[in-house]
Amino acid sequence: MPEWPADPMRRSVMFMLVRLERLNDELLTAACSRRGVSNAEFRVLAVLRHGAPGEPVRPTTISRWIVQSTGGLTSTLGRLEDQGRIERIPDPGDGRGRLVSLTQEGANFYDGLLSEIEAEYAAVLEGIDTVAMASVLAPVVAAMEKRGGHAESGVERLSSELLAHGVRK
Amino acid sequence: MPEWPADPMRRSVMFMLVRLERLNDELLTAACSRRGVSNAEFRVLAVLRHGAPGEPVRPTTISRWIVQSTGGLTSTLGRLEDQGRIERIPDPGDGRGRLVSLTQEGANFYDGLLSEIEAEYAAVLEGIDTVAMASVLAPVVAAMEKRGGHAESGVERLSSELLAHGVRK
DNA sequence: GACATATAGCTAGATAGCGAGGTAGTTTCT
DNA sequence: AGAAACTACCTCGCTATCTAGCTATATGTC
Repeated sequence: MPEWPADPMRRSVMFMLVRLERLNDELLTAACSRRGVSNAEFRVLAVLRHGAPGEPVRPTTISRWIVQSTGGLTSTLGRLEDQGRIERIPDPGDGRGRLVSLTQEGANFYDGLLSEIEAEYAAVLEGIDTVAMASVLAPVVAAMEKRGGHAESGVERLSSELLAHGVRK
Repeated sequence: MPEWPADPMRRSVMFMLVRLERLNDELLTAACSRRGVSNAEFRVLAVLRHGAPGEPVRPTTISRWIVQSTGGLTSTLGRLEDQGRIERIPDPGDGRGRLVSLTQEGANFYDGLLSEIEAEYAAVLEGIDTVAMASVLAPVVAAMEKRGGHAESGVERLSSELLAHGVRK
C-alpha cells in the first residue's frame, strides 16, 4: 500500500457513508416498490407534502431538493401526473415556468406510502439515539448541500421544514 | 394531515438519510467521473484493495458488500476487466465460481482515484467530529445490513477491515 | 426598442443497473 | 450411485436516470 491515510478515522467514515448510501437505497427502494413507485417519485411527493404544504412548487426547486437532474425530474413528474398524483399548471408569474402541486389522491397515496416507509426505518433505527444522530448528520448534510450548490432558492426553507425538528442549528 | 408522526425525531433522521443518500451519490459520482469510472467500479476496486488485500474475492461476496445485484455486478466486472484493472480466473475450489483480483494497474489506478475521492470527503467532513460520527453510524449500518441480509459470507470480515478503525464494537 | 445573455422546463440518445431466467457445477439425501 | 435441490455466475430485456442540446420566456444593457 502506498502512502497510508493521513486520517484513518475520516476514511472509515467515508466508507461508511459510501456503504450507507447503498444500504439506504436498497431499503427505500424495497419499501417504495411494494407500492409501485420509484424512489424519486417518493421524494417528489415528500417535498410537496412537507416542504410547502398546499403550495405549488416549481420543478427546479424540486430538482435541487431531491438532487435529480431536470431531465430526470421531467420524466418523474410525467409519471406522477399520469398516475393522477400531481398536477402541473402554468406559472402565472413566469411564462416559462410550471407549478407542481399534489392532488388529493396524491396526498392520500403519499400518506399510506409514508407510513409504510416509516415502519421500515423504525425497525432499522430501533434502539438508536436519533437525537444524537440528527445532530451529527445535520452538519454533514449542510456541507454536502453547499458543495453541490443546492444551498439556494427555497431549498433552505424546505430543509428547515423537513429536517429541523428540534435539531439545534 | 392524518395521524402525525409518533416520533418526529425519527422522521427527521429518516429524511436526512434519504437526502444524504442523494447528496453522497452526487459527490461520489462527481469524483469518480473525473477519472472516468462509475460509482460501482470504485466500490469494487475498494473491496479488492482494502477488504482482502492481495487475495482474490468471489463475485458473490463483492455483490453483497457493495449491494449490487449479481447481474449488475457482472457488467461492472466486465468493464473493469476490459479496462485491465481486474482479472477473473476460475475458482480452483469450485467449478462454478470465479475469483476476482486486482491487477497491478488496477491497484495503481485505485490509489490515485482514492486520494481524489478522499479529498472531496475531507472538504465535506472539515470540522466534523468523525469519531462521534462513526460511532453513531456504525449501528445503523449494521442494522441495515442485517435487514437486507448482507450479514453473511465474508462481508462481516470485509466490514471490520474497512470500517472498524477505532470504532468500538 | 432591440439584442445578448440567462433561465425554465422539455426532448433525445446513451448508459448503468435491476430482475427474471438460463446453464453449469455442487451439495445433500436416500 | 442417482436424483433433487441449491448455488455461482451470466444473459437479456426493461426502466430510471443522466447529459447535451432545444425552445420559449425573462432580464439586463445600450
